[in-house]
Amino acid sequence: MSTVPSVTPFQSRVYTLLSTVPKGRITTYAELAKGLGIHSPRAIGQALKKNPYAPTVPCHRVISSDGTIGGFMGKRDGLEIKKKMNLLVSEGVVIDGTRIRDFKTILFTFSK
DNA sequence: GAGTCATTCGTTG
DNA sequence: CAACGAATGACTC
Repeated sequence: MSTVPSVTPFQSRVYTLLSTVPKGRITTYAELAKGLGIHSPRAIGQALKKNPYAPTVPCHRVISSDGTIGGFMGKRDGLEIKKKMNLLVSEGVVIDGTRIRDFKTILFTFSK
């Protein structure tokens, strides 16, 4: 926190929008991208991947449009996503295996 | 249900 | 200025 990570304008934007997601609720990359006005959900992932404010930025509240936690493309962090889903459950989100249960019900959109 | 393909965006040197 | 990489999305069989 005291440090000054290289936070780009876009990152700040994603973190700010993601910050608008209330606890116990989740959002998808597509929704975040849409809320930012872009057509590339990957851009969100890149910004979240850097996540200089990991605990401050609930990147774990961002899931795939399929309702899956998502995680990374590789397979070297299976434990990481597991930790995220555990945190989501702790927030009141119900997860069924590697998938969110009724994620559509708790899905938070940035619809204006 | 599963696998594959395509596009775009941002970052950094 | 250019190139690379990326936590996806969507489509089709």
